[in-house]
Amino acid sequence: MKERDELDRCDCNVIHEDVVNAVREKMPSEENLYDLAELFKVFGDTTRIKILWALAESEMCVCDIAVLLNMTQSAISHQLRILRQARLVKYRKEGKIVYYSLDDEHVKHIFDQGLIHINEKY
Amino acid sequence: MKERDELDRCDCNVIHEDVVNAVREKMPSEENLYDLAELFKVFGDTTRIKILWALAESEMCVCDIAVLLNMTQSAISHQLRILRQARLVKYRKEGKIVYYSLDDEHVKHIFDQGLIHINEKY
DNA sequence: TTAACACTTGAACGATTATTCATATTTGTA
DNA sequence: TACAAATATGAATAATCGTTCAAGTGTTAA
Repeated sequence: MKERDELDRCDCNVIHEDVVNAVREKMPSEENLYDLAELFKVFGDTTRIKILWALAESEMCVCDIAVLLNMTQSAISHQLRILRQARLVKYRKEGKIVYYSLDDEHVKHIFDQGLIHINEKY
Repeated sequence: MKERDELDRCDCNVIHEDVVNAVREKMPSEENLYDLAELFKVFGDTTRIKILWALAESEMCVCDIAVLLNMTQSAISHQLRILRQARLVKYRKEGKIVYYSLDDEHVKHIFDQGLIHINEKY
């Protein structure tokens, strides 16, 4: 049974079984919730937030970003890989130089929602 | 000098100094960027995402959440503390039982923006 | 007042992660 | 061809983080 399975792990009694069942039915798939957490995890680092914010302002090469943030080029490059994998940034090559920019407008919208929350509370 | 400071850390030459300076002027304060990253960090965990999603559906007590997510009540309680500190959830006590709910509507809006990004790309 | 229950909390452990360092790759140039 | 510049990458290290375990509150009920 489903219920018995859960009681193995949970060290307390079900208090509102009806609520639990109702919520369970409306929960998105495990995969969707995982993807969502993975996306926000990418936003959950100061360096990456700074990079995204900078790219929201202007296309920049790796070296520019490193100078702007006062960090090594290697550190920036590692973070850009993560941002690329999350499809948050895209790049174009021009000779030796690689220019990065935001992949879409979603980044700004996600920022906006985050800022609304931060600024509303004292 | 500002410039010399940065070159100490960055192991490459400034390529587009004008771009760097323009972006630097528009960057929000270090504190704002830090707060934003901290907020998204809270969203960057599957357990917390599940809790928030559940609470978006209905007010629930700690035990209910533990049963729903098939986790120990202690693990849930630890995560609820983080969500409380981020002002994402609030609670009310009724005897022994503590009921948690979303602190405001921002959570749903942040979810929505995240989902838009995930669902648009294949 | 004793016991049971709902929940919280602190310490410990294992896993994940950001940065550094050294090295590799690619491209332009002498 | 050899070299320097811009970027990428793999391994190592230190720090952070989620869960577990054990012990602690606080509340209800016997």
